[in-house]
Amino acid sequence: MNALFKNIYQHPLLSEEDLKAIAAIHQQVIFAKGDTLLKEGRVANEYYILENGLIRAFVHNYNGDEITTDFFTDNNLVIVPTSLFQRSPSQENLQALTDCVLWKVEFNDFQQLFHRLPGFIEWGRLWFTTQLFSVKQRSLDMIMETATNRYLKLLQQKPQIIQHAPLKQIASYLGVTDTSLSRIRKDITA
Amino acid sequence: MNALFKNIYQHPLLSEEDLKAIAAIHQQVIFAKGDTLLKEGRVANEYYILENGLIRAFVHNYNGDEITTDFFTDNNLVIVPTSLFQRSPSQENLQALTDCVLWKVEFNDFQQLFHRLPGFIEWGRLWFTTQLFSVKQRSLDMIMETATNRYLKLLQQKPQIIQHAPLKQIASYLGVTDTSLSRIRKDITA
DNA sequence: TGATATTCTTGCCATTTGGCAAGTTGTAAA
DNA sequence: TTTACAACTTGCCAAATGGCAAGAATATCA
Repeated sequence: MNALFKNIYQHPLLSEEDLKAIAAIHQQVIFAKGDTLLKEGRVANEYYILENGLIRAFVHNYNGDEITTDFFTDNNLVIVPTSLFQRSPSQENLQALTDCVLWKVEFNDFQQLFHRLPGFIEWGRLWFTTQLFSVKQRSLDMIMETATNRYLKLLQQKPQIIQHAPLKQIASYLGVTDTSLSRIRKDITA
Repeated sequence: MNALFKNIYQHPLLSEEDLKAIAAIHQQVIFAKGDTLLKEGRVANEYYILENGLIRAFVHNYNGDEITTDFFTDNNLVIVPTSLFQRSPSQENLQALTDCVLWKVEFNDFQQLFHRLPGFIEWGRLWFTTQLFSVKQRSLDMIMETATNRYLKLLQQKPQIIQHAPLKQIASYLGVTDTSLSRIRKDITA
């Protein structure tokens, strides 16, 4: 458990003692495959650290179809920042694709500790910076990479997805139809 | 000038006094059309508030072609967060598309004040939250919207772009070729 | 195990977008 | 004003992707 937190909350300004205080606001929770962690329309009041499992975020488009916006794997921070920090209804849903072991952090507990530890603040800013970068990279990939390359990249980064996420969910994440992704897979194997 | 800062640094926890202190770390700078504010490979040591003008961010792809990643207009915060906060070389370039009036903030000045004012910290987190949301929205638009709709949306949000950014730059931002965007424009007018 | 629903693949064809090249328009400097 | 260069448009055809529907494979649950 300590290794998990040390891995996530890495920052030069965070001491051992700080880490202990941070670890103390985490509480283990279990979700079963198919469970919903956050439903659109509700205000998120917590974030999670995913110790083990696979989770996806999705929204609905005009037709009511689901569009997968993110996949979370081991050691990822599972969060809907807009809802948690603006205290506003979430547009995104969080759903467990496998049984999951997570560590939950309540907003109030986080908020208090956050403002007490300058290192925590710095860590948070770096976390946002990293997030921003990777989301921008995703936009860039949509522009610069072919659908096939986007798929290969995703495989490399999160291979677990293949085993647990149905093709349709992966396809919507990559911005192609399930039909196209099926053909892409065929071409790759050939 | 005060109105500009009040508009940008809006947060319930920021008092008049706080705002004065924040305003004090800003210094006016002028850039001429075509000037480079930040060149790829360099470490950003400042961010800007754009009082007046148009700026774009771009990267280079494998072929050396420019891909526009962002447009900044009046009242926008012009920043490359990864470079500024991770103190790492920027992959992005910042270029003035028109003459620009900006207010520069040096990293060190920002950093000191940031940690002194809890309201500033909260403001910063909300700023990141908003950014994350809009960048995610951009990815979603790449998936859910047609090229034509993406163009119409951009027009609505930043109409200044049309007058000052050449078609090729807008096209790469939208993820289409300049040929296609030219046809899209034609279809819209018809 | 058997029945049912979901997931995945594939063929056919339509639509969208790209690539290239020629020509036109617009702009800026000599 | 002339020249040169960049910006934009357009025609022709190729490539990528989508839409639909049928069928095969797989998962799920009583």
